[in-house]
Amino acid sequence: MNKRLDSAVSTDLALLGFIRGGPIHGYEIYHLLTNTPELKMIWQIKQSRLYARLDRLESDGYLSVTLVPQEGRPPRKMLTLSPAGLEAYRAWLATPVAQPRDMRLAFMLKLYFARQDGPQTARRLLEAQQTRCRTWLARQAAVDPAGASRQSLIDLVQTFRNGQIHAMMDWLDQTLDDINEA
Amino acid sequence: MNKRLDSAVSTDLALLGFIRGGPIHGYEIYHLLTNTPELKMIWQIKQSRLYARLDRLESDGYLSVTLVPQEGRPPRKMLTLSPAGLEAYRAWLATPVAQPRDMRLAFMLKLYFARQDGPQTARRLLEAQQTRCRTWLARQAAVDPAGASRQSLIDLVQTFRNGQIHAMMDWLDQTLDDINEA
DNA sequence: AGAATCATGTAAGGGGTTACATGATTCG
DNA sequence: CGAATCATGTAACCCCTTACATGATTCT
Repeated sequence: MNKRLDSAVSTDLALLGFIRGGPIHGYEIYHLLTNTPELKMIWQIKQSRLYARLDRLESDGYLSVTLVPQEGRPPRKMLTLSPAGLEAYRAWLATPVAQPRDMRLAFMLKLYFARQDGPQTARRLLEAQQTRCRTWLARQAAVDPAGASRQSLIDLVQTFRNGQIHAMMDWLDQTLDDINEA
Repeated sequence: MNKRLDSAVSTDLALLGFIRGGPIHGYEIYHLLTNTPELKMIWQIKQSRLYARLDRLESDGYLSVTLVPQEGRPPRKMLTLSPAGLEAYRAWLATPVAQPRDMRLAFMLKLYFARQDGPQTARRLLEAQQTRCRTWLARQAAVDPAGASRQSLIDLVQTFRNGQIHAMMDWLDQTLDDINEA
């Protein structure tokens, strides 16, 4: 009867990506998020929320904390991935987003880390998302077997959604091509 | 220091559209939302949230309430638009959505009511949204003056967003054409 | 006889934002 | 000398979801 949402469904697990490379503290993650242009354009997270999410990831067992005292400052809480955290991060990175609306934020975060990992990881993510896009289209088609009676709002909405998904697929294709050519 | 969000920024004002045609009670609105296929596919609102939103619209002065007793049932709270409510509804319907992400839900709700009002209203809404789409593209271009250095994630994200907006504009064009032909 | 409908909600809890706190240090 | 940086958060508030309440009536 635990109503807490699984961390896996939100963008929380993206934070594990910052910790993956070794111990780091919350403020440094915040600094990265607000000073790296590509991250800033994708995700604007509030400082208070960042710390809350990191607390959650710790209580979920995804990371461990070591306090490092400092002179005249609060001690740094150095964060390290636990084995479960590393596994959760890898699974998150390999999993395409489930809904079209998650492409704007969650998928771009995945791509940010996948590109850091190398072209092979990025390629796998993009291909997995292509497959997911095809299931979205299939689901749409199942709702709209007749088609082209453009009088009803149902058809308009479906045509809109189809167009959005097709634009996503075109972009995925092109991004994959760019990776393969480089 | 009131932190309450203005009703105008969310989908709340769409509810005024159901009340616009004369007195109606909350349950009947809920019934419409869950039994009209095009509405159901656009907006799934929880019953408890619907009642809370209607309370809010009342306290904001957008509608007035008359209790109508019944035998063996809770009395119906018949809702009627106040002059301010009618004005807010008209302004909401005439205003395009401000963000691309609002096209999926908020814009489709506007279109639902605009179409009920007649082709002229629908046409005006679609054209206003076209204009707004052009400002989105202009904003994108301002961030990306050079372009086509497809190495950076910034460029990838911008290309993605551009593609989404262009797909929206194609759909707006086609939907307008369909209205003008009919 | 049991389930769904009618018509209103309430209670508990999750999660987010905004604003502020702290106290030394470094930048302009 | 004032402002920003460093590094942690807390408090208050808002919104949304999930689950449940009520009590008669109508459908299967």
